[in-house]
Amino acid sequence: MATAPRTPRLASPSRTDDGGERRQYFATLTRERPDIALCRATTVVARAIDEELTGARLTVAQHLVLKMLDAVGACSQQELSEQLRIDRSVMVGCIDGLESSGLVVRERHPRDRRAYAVTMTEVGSRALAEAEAGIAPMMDRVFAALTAEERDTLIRLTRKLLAVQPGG
Amino acid sequence: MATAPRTPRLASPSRTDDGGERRQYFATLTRERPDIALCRATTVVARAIDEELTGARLTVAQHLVLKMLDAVGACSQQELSEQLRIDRSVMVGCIDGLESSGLVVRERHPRDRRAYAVTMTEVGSRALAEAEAGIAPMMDRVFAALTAEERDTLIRLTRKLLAVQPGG
DNA sequence: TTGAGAACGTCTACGGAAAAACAATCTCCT
DNA sequence: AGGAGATTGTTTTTCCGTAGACGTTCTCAA
Repeated sequence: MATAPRTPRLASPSRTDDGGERRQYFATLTRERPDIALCRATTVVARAIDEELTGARLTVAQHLVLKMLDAVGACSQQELSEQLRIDRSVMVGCIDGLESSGLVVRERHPRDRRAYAVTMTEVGSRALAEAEAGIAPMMDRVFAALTAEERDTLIRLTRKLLAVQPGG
Repeated sequence: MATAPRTPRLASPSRTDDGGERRQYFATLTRERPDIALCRATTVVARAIDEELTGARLTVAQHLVLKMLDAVGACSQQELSEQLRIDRSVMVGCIDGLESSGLVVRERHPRDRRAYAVTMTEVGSRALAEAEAGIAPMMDRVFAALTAEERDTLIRLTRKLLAVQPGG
């Protein structure tokens, strides 16, 4: 799959000599374009996490929902959407899955009949504890290229980028 | 659009007191989950760039293609795909757009009739120069939350994450 | 009390990226 | 020379996230 190409592909028919830059241009690009580096790094991380999650019963979004419910108590879907940065329309299916698995229930809010009070069940609480136990090792694998200090730095910088948004 | 909510939404019907954590949970989350922080930061950056590019004649991908052609000379679509981390099937439409605008031409490779030799035209060269002039100011605006040094650090860390991939 | 406007949850439509399938062509091995 | 397998570009399909519209319900003001 990741085999190195056996032969040089294209002998620069229209410009100067090749010089090896051709097959390492990505390095040049990411050196001067932080946006591209950030975007591509996210793709790599997301792909690695998806791979780690093959066969898992919880998606990343569902895990985050349980995590937030555990931290702050029952929430409306709106609150979950805002804090987890997941669109409302996506949150619907996310909660659907959790509810059909019995990990949460949609109770009606006593004072606002528009909103639900998404509440974690005992089953959900146990599922969260189980999933949570696997997170730290997974992060260690996914971010293995970074030292603990570098990981903290990355968190600090990304949070700084996020702080420009309201509620960041 | 980004108006602050006027009233507390849900008075924690099933757990302990609220305590303000409810409306700032995102900060807590990103503090311990580098993957989420990275992913959400990318979304913010991508959105900011999309906003900057309203009315632009070049997409980000098309700009990168021109940039690479300028740096290394004529390329096959495969080479562009690999180095820019853009899927082959996406590259097709990307080059289609550039070609219909006259910025590149698809010449046949002399020794491999499967591949094209995507070549930048004079018009493309001028379009690249024009677009390139706007990049630095745009990056300054998009990454305004970071100092130049922090930006370099971010690049270094993301490149380290990317280095685990072949060809990174 | 009544009406205008906003918020919540839901559904649908659109667009962009990844995966799979395909024809044409190339490479390598015998 | 010939045939199996890989590679290039393309099309098609699928999936995910976003945006928009909608009904219900709430809030606020008259």
